[in-house]
Amino acid sequence: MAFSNLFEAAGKIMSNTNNPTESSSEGFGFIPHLAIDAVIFGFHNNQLKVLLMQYSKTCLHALPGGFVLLTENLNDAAKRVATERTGLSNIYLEQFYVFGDVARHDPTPFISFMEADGSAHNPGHWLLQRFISVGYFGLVDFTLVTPTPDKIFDSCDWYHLDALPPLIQDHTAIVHKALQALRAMLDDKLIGFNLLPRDFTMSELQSLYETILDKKLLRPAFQRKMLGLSILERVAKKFSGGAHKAPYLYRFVSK
Amino acid sequence: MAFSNLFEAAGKIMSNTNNPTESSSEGFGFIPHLAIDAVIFGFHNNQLKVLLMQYSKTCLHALPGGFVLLTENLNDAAKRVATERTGLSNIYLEQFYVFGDVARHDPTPFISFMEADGSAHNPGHWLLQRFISVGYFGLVDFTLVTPTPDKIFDSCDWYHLDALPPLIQDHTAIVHKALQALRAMLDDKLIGFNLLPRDFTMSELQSLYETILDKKLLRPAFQRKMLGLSILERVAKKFSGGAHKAPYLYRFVSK
DNA sequence: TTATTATTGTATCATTATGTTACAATAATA
DNA sequence: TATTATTGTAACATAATGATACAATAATAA
Repeated sequence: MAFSNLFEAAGKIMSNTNNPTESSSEGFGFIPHLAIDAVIFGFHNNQLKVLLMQYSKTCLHALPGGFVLLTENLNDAAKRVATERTGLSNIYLEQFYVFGDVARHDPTPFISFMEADGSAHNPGHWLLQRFISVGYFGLVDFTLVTPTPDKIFDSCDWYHLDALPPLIQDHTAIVHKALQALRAMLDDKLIGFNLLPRDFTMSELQSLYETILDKKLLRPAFQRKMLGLSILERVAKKFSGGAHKAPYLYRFVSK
Repeated sequence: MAFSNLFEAAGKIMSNTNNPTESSSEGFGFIPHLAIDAVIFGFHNNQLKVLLMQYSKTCLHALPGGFVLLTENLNDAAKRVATERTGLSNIYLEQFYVFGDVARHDPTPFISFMEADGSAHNPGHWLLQRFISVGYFGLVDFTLVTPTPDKIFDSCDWYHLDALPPLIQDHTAIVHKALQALRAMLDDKLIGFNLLPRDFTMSELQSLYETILDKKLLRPAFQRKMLGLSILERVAKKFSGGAHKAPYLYRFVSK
């Protein structure tokens, strides 16, 4: 159960190379110095949430992440990470930035893990080296996700974007940059629908947009705009809401 | 003058590690498997141009590129590459995509270089391994650039975007993705000015926009829009143009 | 059964932005 | 001094967006 053992085990599963050593990620089948960090967004109770991992012994929080196998497409590695943490395939994923400053290198969290785990930490361990990380954001239907822990982090859960715990390294900055990227694309690429269930009301959609853009929108203008794009199919009415007219349910259909 | 020697020399200059070997890029001080490709755009004669390298012995063309030193910021490495190829510092640079498919791996050009260079090519040479490449585009004032060759490629020159020679690996696709990214940002980020000299006429600016967006724009609307942004300072008149009213020169000023 | 309530869908008008045409101003040339 | 081509901008038309208003209608309560 020592940390290095976990990694060795993981390495043996994933690697086809011989001679794995603690100080070489290639020995574990990974491209060295290269990581993936995934900012998985969900929408629940009119709030944006992100999936975060935690290693309970140290209480440290981090983004879901992983490494790229020597013979794996970069985007496939991101897909793999996102799928493993959510239980979903076909996740909408987008590269948004590569974090490559030397200053982001901070091995102390991993040293803490290894010490908390009782294993003497090898200062040459590949996990402690500098990493350049490709940032992806993912948009998922909150209701379909099964948050699933890691080989490193033993818990995985949703956190409200406005109340994130302190995160390791530069992960807080990564989350904010992901949100910026999502905002910038929202109108151009019409990707917001990936955060909603298949059927949704217009006010749910508007509430999503307002939350992402962090500003109030005018209801009639929003509805007119959305319907004018002819990307929405009116499905049925949603009854039993409250003491008022029942809203229609809409479904996203590509033009 | 053999290829591997060039690299060994380069490696010795740039690396602080001991024990350099041909099969390890870390031996040369670089992060292995990670490259940078730079799409440097210029604007000349109402045409978009890109800087391309050539290794004359093989006639192969490629994008300017480079590798990331073990203790260098990723963005600094891109800056270094762009600066070395243009002679300019303070180049507007933007990450636009990471090219990480396994299928892009194609060592044949580098094998050709090594063979053309007369050195027996070592099949384990680090240059022949798979690379994940971070794509940057750069916007420069064509008139200020001094195209400068590489340690690998012995020529560097401008090529009209619509008449690119065949490029190695997936570099043609990288150029087109860069252009897409530039287009998408043009209105939001007002970065077009980086492609013009300090002072320019309105019709030069419009011509630039038309070339990048690949569509005609209406002159009065374009002028009204640009002036309305209040990012342009009217500097002077440009005389001796032709048999017509002299246009004003404008200069970009941040708001 | 009927009034009340809150929310929805959309019409309407106001305002702003953009598309389009037109024309006077003016450097260089003939 | 007339001609030419291009510039700067006015003027109008059209489209997009901002803002207000109101009828329609599910659920609840009287």
